[in-house]
This record gives sequence, structure tokens and C-alpha cells, in this order.
Amino acid sequence: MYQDDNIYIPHMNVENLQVTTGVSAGSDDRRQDIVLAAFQLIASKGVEGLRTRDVAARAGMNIGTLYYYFSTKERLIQGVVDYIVQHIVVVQEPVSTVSVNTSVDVLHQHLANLTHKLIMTPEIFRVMGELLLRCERDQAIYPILKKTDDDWKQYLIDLLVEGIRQGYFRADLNPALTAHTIMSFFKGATLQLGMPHEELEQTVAQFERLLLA
Amino acid sequence: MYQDDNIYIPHMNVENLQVTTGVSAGSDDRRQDIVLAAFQLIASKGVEGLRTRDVAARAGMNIGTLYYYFSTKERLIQGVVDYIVQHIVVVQEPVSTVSVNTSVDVLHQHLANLTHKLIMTPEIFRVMGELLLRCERDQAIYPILKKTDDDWKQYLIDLLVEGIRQGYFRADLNPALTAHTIMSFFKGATLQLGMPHEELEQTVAQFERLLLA
Amino acid sequence: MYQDDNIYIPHMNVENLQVTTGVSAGSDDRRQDIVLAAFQLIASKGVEGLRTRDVAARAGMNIGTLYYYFSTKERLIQGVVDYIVQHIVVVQEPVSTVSVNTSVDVLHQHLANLTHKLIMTPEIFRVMGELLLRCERDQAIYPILKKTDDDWKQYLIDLLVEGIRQGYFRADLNPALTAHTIMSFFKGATLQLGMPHEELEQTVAQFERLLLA
Amino acid sequence: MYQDDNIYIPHMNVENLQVTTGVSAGSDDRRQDIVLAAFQLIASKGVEGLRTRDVAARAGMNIGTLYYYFSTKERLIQGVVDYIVQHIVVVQEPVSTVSVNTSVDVLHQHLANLTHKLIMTPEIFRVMGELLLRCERDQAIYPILKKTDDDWKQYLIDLLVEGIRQGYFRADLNPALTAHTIMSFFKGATLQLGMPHEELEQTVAQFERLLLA
DNA sequence: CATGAATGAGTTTTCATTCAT
DNA sequence: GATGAATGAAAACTCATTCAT
Repeated sequence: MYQDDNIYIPHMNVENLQVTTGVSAGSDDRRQDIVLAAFQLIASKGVEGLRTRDVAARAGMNIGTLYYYFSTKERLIQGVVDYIVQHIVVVQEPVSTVSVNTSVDVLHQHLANLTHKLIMTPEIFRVMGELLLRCERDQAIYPILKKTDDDWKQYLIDLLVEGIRQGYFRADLNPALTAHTIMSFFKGATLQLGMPHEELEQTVAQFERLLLA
Repeated sequence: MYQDDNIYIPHMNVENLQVTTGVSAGSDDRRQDIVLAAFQLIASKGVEGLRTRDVAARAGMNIGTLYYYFSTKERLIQGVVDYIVQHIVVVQEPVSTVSVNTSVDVLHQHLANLTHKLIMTPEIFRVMGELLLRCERDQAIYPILKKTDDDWKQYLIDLLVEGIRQGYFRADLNPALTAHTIMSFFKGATLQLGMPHEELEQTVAQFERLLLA
Repeated sequence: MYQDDNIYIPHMNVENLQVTTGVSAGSDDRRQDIVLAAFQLIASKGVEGLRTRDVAARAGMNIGTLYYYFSTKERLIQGVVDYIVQHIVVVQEPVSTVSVNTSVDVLHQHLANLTHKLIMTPEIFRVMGELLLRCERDQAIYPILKKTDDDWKQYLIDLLVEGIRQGYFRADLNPALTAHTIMSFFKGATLQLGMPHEELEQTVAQFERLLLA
Repeated sequence: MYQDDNIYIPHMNVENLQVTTGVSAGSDDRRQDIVLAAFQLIASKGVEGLRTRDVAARAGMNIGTLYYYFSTKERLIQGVVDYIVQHIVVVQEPVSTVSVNTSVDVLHQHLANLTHKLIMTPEIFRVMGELLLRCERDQAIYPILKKTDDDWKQYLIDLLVEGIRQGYFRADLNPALTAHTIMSFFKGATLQLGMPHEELEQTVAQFERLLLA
């Protein structure tokens, strides 16, 4: 009856938001329109200020149509979580020793990407912050964000372990704790008030230096 | 007419929440009851879930009475901001070279205090997170939180400058960037999902080590 | 355009629900599926809780298809009325003196049938109750139910007149009033709360005895 | 918070609808206004057609005020049930042998009262019918109506037992079954279509005669 | 100062119905 | 005939705020 019962939004990457494959593209497009509108509204007004009516209007459709795709506001927010998760998690290649790049380079690139996103599309991080706060009270989105967090953490740990093994990073680094430091830093960076872009970049750069052997 | 028009809540410290000075102590107590109730409700339900009616109920008073003390919900939230600001910012002594403690010790104590608070009273940080997200859209609370942030930053910078001068911290540390790192880290630590207490403490400890010369 | 505009559902009897005559039998089957689904839903949720969407789902078809067969919800309800009327009114043979059974036997059989139905398929009576209440406000179904009622009444009166004439029933019985008593009793029996089956049967039996000369 | 949590409507009798005692009369009046409006709307449009907005309008108040007194539509309907129960159940004196009236007279008076009500205020019975049908699906109102039914049944049984003992009623009458007959009859009488007043009275009169020894 | 009834605009959600494919 | 996405009016309910007592 409702479109949101067993259907997931197909893969969305930052690079190709418009690309959809398969037959039911129209239906998925509609869902995406809604999610994107909701995302933007959360970005500008917070979850607190999210109104289904506004979402429908911004998505250019009737409020009834929105509810045809998402049976409740809760579900819609979950849709936004799915969307965010796809956008914020850069698809990482598994770290391999035969990689052309050293793990230091890979980590650097990862942090640079995050920094760049934080500067260019702070909305994503703002919305992520909203959702992370919300997630303690929302049973539905907690596991999704937890999973994302865990994946991110593991990715960082793998990079750090490899970098330490290779002698690039300080030998006394605990990979898990360092991963935590990085993750907390980026989550909190969104909450820094009036921080200029360059300062953010420099801060990340300095932090990277602290990790080196 | 309303109690919140030109009057500031007197200083509240964690240690002496009941102490009020000056006249109309009862009135201030009432205000404080309300603010505390609002704080707790934000902690558990977010600003999104804050209802003036619930606040009044939790504060053990009539909704009408609440509106006698706070003319609008907005004002009430500002009251919570004031409350938070008092609680999160430990009143720091200016760092002096003749201090008994070295600045390394003072910074350590500062970070240990924050870590302890984060573990014992995570609500404060959660509410702070809510308010920091909100403050970009709320002209009234932005300056307050900005001021607090700036004070905190300056405090950290002073400590770091002194520590570097004394040769305890790495000479290549940029105090401002390091302050940013610390601040972002603590703001983001609230948003870490399922992080055990010891891991948080160890993470802070490792970070401190990275700063040492 | 719509199937319900000028076409009546062909006679449906309890015994041969699937039998349809004439052309477009498949079409009638579809209509019947819908009516049956609607009937069942009214039985369990009342007219108040009847949703066209649920009817379509239960009938195993698309909501659009339902509206192909019944242009409005009103028409659908009328379809249910027709269905009920067929089911509740057992087609009675005209009472004749040359009948093998005495009219006392026929009345007894009639009451026994009703009692049996009331016990085995109370839904029919519940739905009938719903519709009887509704029909005062619904111009479309009133005449149908009134006609059914009038037929039933006349059937009872004929039986009673004959039974009195034959000396089986009390001579002071007014047939019309007695018919009313019987009809009211059965309509109200549905509204009795927590009445055991045997008690219902005994009640009817006692009532029959009261009628005897 | 809501007025409907633990408060019952004070005694209402058909005779003195305006009489209220005690201090919070205004509040109770308001509740009564609402319940009465709801009752009237159910009488004319059925539970199916009941709209909280219409109730508020008819009660001459804001929709918000209605919800101040009744937290949900369900609760409001329960309020109507309470109201109905008070109105339909004539406060019966316990049947005593030393009573001036014989039990035959008392039963006669009871049936006459019911008949009179059915003629003068059929709405009450119509609404009662609505609620009795609803009550199978509504856990909240079932016990209330069941209790009322049980009380009514017991009252009838007591009268019948006494009447039989005194030799007024047929000795072969089973009091419980006879009570059932009476109750079903009156419940069903509401569902009789186009029955003239006199015919109803005569029907009841004839039924009474059937009971006599 | 305190109470709590009252307000009304706003919010989420529902549902009969339509229509292009 | 069948589908299901789309519509929009209307429904139940919420909640910050006011005000007479």
C-alpha cells in the first residue's frame, strides 16, 4: 500500500544524483525528489522545523502524494537518513599493501575529502548532526547510523594499522582511539561557530602532522 | 510585566545551584525550576520535542505561571542557553607563570574535567549540541554561544601558548588550530554512538600525548 | 461507463453464490467479490470503518478496478444492501391450507431458521443492523430495506392469520402486532450483549409457546 | 492535563438536566454541552458522521476547547455512552412485596415508560443502537453497556419472579428468557421502519397480555 | 503571583476519487 | 478491463499563548 514498506532508495552517489537505472525509474525519482526536499528543509530549518507540507511543496507535489510514498513523517526522516548515509560515506576501496598509494596518502585523501565536503556542502554535516542527536531517541535510525559509524571507524582503523605498520604513523598510536579522535573531530567541526574555511583546512593539516612518526 | 524582559538569571554554578543573591529569591527559584525542567526535557526529547506544557508540569506549576516567568518559548530556550553556558564553562583562573601548576597540568585538568562531565552528565553536552545546531537559525542565542566559544578558545590558546613557551608542548603547534581541534573533538564526542567511557578517557589521554614535545 | 449505473446485481442466494446467468459472467463475479469483501468489512468494522481501499485489497484487486465496478462508495454500500436482502430473506413459499405442514410448523421452521442464522452467521444480522440504522439517513437504501421489511411482515401475518384460523394460535392475537413483535425481537437480538446460543434458542422457544392457544 | 482522565459526568436525570451541584459546576456544564452536542449529532448523522469540529460548533466552542475536555474522539464517544446510560436507565426502586403497586403494575409502568421514550425521544434509542453495534469493536464502551444491560436484565427478572410468585404472570414463564425477550424487543423496535406510534403501543400492550396468567 | 479554561492557527494524516497508461 | 500514481479536501489532534478570576 505504501511505497516505504520494503523498498530502499537505490544507490545514490554524490557524483551521479540523476542517474537511475531500471524500469520503475519514475517512482524512484519521485521518492528522491521528496527525500531531497526534506533534506534541504532539514538543512535550513532543522528537523524541528520540518513540515511535511513544505516538503511536498518543495518537491512540487501534492501532500497526498508525499504520503503515498512515505506513510509517516518518521519514515520520511528515515529516508533522509538513508540519503545522508549514501552521501557522506565515500565508497572506500579496501586498503591493500600493493596499492599504488601509501595508506598515509589514502588517509590524507580521506580527510581532505571530508574537509572539502564540510566546506562545500556543510548542510550534509548539519543534517547529519541533527540526525545523530535525534538517533538516540529514534529506534529506527539508530542502527543505520551506527552501522555507518562502525564502517567508517573500521575503515579508519584499517588505514591507521597499515600506516603504523609501514612506519609512516607514530608507533604509539592506538588505531581505534585515533579513529575516534578523527570521527569526533569531524562531527564536532560542524558545531564550530564562525570558523573560516582556511582555518579548518589548517587544523586538519596540523592534526595529520601530529599522527606522523 | 514579564520577568524575562530585562532581567538576567543570576550566576548559576554547578556547585551552588540553590544560591541566589539579592531580593525576590523565590522568584528566581521559580525561574530556575522552569529552566531546569526545560533543560531536562530538551536532554530527553530534543528541542524538537520540547513542549511548554511539559515544562510547566515537570516544574510543578501551571502553564500560566510559566508564561508569567517566560513570555515566550523562545525566551525559555534562551534561559536554557544561559543555564548551559554557566554549567559547561568552568570558571577558569587566568593562566599565570607563577601558578603552582604548569599549564600542561592545567590543560590536563581542563580536559579531564570535560571528559568527566561528558561521562557523568552527557545531557549537558547533548543539550549543548542541540543548541549549537539551533543557533545558526536563532539570532538570539547565537551571540551567547559565540561568546562562550570565543572565551573557551581564548582560554585554550592561553594555556597552549604558555605550554609551548615552557617547552612542554610541541613547538610546531599552532595554538589556535589546536584549540579548534580540542573544541571540535569535545563537541563531536557527544555524537559518537555507543562509545564506552574508558575508550573516551583513553582517547583524550592519547590526544594529550600527541601534543607533548 | 460504470457498471453500477443501470445494472442490478442478479439474484444471489446463499446456496449458489457463484451461479450467474447471462453474458459477462466474469464481470458479475468481480462485482460479487467486491460486495462480499465490503460485507465482511462492514461486519467487522462497521459502515463507519469501511474503506474502499480495504475493500479492494480484500477483493484482491486494485482500487481503480473497484471504482470501475462501483462508481462511488455509496453505490457499493447499496450493493451490500442488495446482497444482504437476498441472504436474510429466505424465499418463502406462499402459505396454503393444502400445505403438508400446518402454519404453526411453518412459523416454527421460520423462527428456527432465523435463530440458526443468528447463531451461525451473526455477521449478517450485524450488517443488517448497521444498514437499518443508516437507512433513515440514506434515501437510496431505505426503500430497499422497507420493501424487505414489508414483505417479511406480510409473510408473518399470513402465517399467523392462518394459524389463528386453524385454532393453533391464541384467538386474541393481532397478527400485525405479533409480526411486529417477532421482527423487533430478531432485529434486537443482535444487539444483546453476551447472550449464549442456548439461551437464545430457549427464548425463541418460549416465545412460540406464548403464541399457542 | 485532560479533563477526561478520571472524572465522571455527575448524575444526570432526564428530569433535571440543568441541575448541577458543587463548585466546579461550570466545568461540568461545559462537558455536558459537549456530550449533548455529540449525542445530537450521532442521533442525526450516526457515529459514522460524527465530526469533532461539528460537535464543537454545536456546543458553541472552539475545537481546542473540546479537546481540552475530551482528549480524543473515542473519549468523547465514551462520554456519550455515559450520558446515554444515565438517560435510558430509569432509576428503579427495588421491588418489594410491601410495595403499594403489584409487580405487574411496576412492569407495566416500566414498559410504558420505555414505549413513551421510544416514541418521544427515539434519538436516545437510535444512538443506543449505534453504540450497541459499536460496542463489540470498542473495548472501552463494552463493559459500560454490558453493565447497564445486566442491571436492566436483573431488574426485569426480579419483577417477573415476583409477578409469577404472586400468580399474576404465567407460571411457566422463565424470568430470564422473558427478560431477554423484552430487552431484544425494545432494542429492535428502533430498527423497525415506518412503525406508527399507536401500533408500537398496541404491540407492547399485546405482549404484556401474553405474559399474564 | 497563580490558576486553568479557552483560543485558533497550524500540523500530520486520511481517504474517496480520478486518470493517464 | 486493469493498474497505481496522483489529487485535494477534510479529518483528528496539537500547542503556544492569552486572560479572567
